[in-house]
Amino acid sequence: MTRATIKDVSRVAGVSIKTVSRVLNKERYVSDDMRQKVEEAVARLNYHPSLAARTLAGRRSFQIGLIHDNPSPYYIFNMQAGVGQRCREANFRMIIQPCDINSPGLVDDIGALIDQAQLDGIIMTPPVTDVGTALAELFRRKIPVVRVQPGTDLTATSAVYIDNVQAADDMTAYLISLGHRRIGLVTGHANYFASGQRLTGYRQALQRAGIGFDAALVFPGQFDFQSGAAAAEALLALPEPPTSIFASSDEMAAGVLAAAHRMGVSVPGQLSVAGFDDTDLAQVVWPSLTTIRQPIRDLGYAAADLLLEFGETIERRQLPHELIVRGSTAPPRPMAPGSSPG
Amino acid sequence: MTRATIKDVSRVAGVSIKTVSRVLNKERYVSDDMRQKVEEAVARLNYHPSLAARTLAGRRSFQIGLIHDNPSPYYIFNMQAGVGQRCREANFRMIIQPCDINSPGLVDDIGALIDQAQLDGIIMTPPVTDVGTALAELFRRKIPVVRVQPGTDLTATSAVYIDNVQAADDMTAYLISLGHRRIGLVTGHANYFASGQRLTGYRQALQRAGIGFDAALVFPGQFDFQSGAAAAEALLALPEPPTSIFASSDEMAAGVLAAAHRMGVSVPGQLSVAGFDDTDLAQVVWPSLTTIRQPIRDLGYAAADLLLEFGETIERRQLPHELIVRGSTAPPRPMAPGSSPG
DNA sequence: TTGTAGGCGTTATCAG
DNA sequence: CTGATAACGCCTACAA
Repeated sequence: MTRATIKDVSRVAGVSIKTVSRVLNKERYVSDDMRQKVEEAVARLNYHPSLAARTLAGRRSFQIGLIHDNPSPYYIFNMQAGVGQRCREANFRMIIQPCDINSPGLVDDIGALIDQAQLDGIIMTPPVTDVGTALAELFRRKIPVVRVQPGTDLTATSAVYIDNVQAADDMTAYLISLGHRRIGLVTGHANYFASGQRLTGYRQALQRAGIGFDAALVFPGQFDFQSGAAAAEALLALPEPPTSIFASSDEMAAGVLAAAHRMGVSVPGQLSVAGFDDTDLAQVVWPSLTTIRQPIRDLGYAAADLLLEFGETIERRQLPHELIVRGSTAPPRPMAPGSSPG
Repeated sequence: MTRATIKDVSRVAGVSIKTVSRVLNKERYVSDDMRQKVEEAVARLNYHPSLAARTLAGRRSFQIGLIHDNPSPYYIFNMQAGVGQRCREANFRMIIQPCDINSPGLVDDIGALIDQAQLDGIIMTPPVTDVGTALAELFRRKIPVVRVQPGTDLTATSAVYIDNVQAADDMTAYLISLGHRRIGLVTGHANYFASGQRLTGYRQALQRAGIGFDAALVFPGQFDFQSGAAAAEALLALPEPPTSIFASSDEMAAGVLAAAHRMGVSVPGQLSVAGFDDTDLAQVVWPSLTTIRQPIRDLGYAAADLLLEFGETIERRQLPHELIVRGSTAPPRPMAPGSSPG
């Protein structure tokens, strides 16, 4: 019992191979009569066309690649879920390719992937999106590319993104509206342009509110729990500690919470903590964390849509973000600007 | 500038196509002289063989499938990382196929995947591992299968697993050694055999310690945060609440922690909480949670090894688990059996 | 140890 | 609208 081929189908249906192919590929110029015969035969034989043969003979492979160098399981999972869903609907296959942006073999790896699998398109997530040599390789091969949240060469490829500057501005403005004047910021990993964008939004909101920027309140993080905790320890040990800390990711926000707890600082009584949800993590484990919700899965949908519908055409799509206030929204007790919490 | 083919390589190297093929496939009977010429040509042309052509002409596709219906990002991420790593080393491609075990199309979807991509093998994770109809389809196609933590038909396919019974026993015994006599258990989702196995281990340890089993202390969960919190609320509201709660997953343990906190029960002063780490989540966000560490990534390595090295041969491999006590290990203050915490 | 012929299952081209 | 036939790039058999 070997697999059914297009030949078997044509025999059973009593038509030529080419006609079967036409039906399969939804080409025009097929009579309903023929179409029906073919469809019956396909169903009866439980026939599935060989992707390998299709790829070899045709111009398309029905496969796209998702290239990432991102250590966050939640990010990757949601990205895959979004892109994968669209691929399934379009009868495409998604090939996952993790990579290492510091590896000297990066460009070769990407080239090999495209060559071997004859990919029809590529989706990239930060920070690979901003590696010039990798981008150059893709351009050389003239393969359609959609980048998620690219930081550089914004007009070079199709892209999907949210407005990080505005999102960080929103959160900062919200904290200011609660009465905060000294707001700490834990920035993200330097590899990610989003980190700088969020810093910009933070400064922007401060300036609009007439609050001076204090570099001492900005602490570098790496997007992970540890660095969030370290940042909070440093910030809370300042002579004039912040009354609120805005972490550029939720894992760091969790670190801030843990450190505050360890140091006996009550949240939100003495300290308000805010995060930036790349990951849906807050929904799962910190249901009370106020956060910017960035719809990673939606970014995946949008990226796949751009790739599958528009192909070579360069297209751009911005998605909305949401400021989500979860759990207690009670502001910390009001305090005079510059005073430290009790 | 079109892609290089094997023909181009043979021309540049000045040898026959077949000789190139031999070198590429590491066959014997090639002189070093030829080999070197070919390798040079390959490098110079930056040649990568077409997977489609290889698959079509040969017997193998160099692709394996990873089939899962599992909502845990951390589990999936680590599984993919493990399997993906091995695939890369062996020059195989990994195709991810999420599925829905309740979908009527499940069997057809799996069949279509195997047919279309001509997969060389399949790795499955729970709970798809235990869907009889899906397994039957795989057997019918005689495709090599490795299952991770299968609950049924244990000898039907290759498999990798940890001893869930022993792991739960270890944790329960540890809690008993701290002085606990009333230990709550939050079980896992009924779809997963591991849930039942962990219950068995729990009962086993109780019995060995001469502690009677109290069904009121066992509460059903779904492996997620919400059900962990709900379980803790119910357990802590008992007339004689437990002094310790063992949750069958770390997400549920987090829920337990959150509920305890909300109810004003101090941890670990009045309540010890333990988890079961399917997900590495504890490492990231609850560095102080005591947990059973289950090496998901290692399970991925082992599963891929079995598939790639042994193929059709049925092979079984058990991996060790670890009881990890993180953060404060101070036992809750000792109390008479049956007494409730202050 | 090396080379030649044929075919894998599909799509593209070009006649009917 | 439908049908022959030649690719597609590689591997398997067989021959030298």
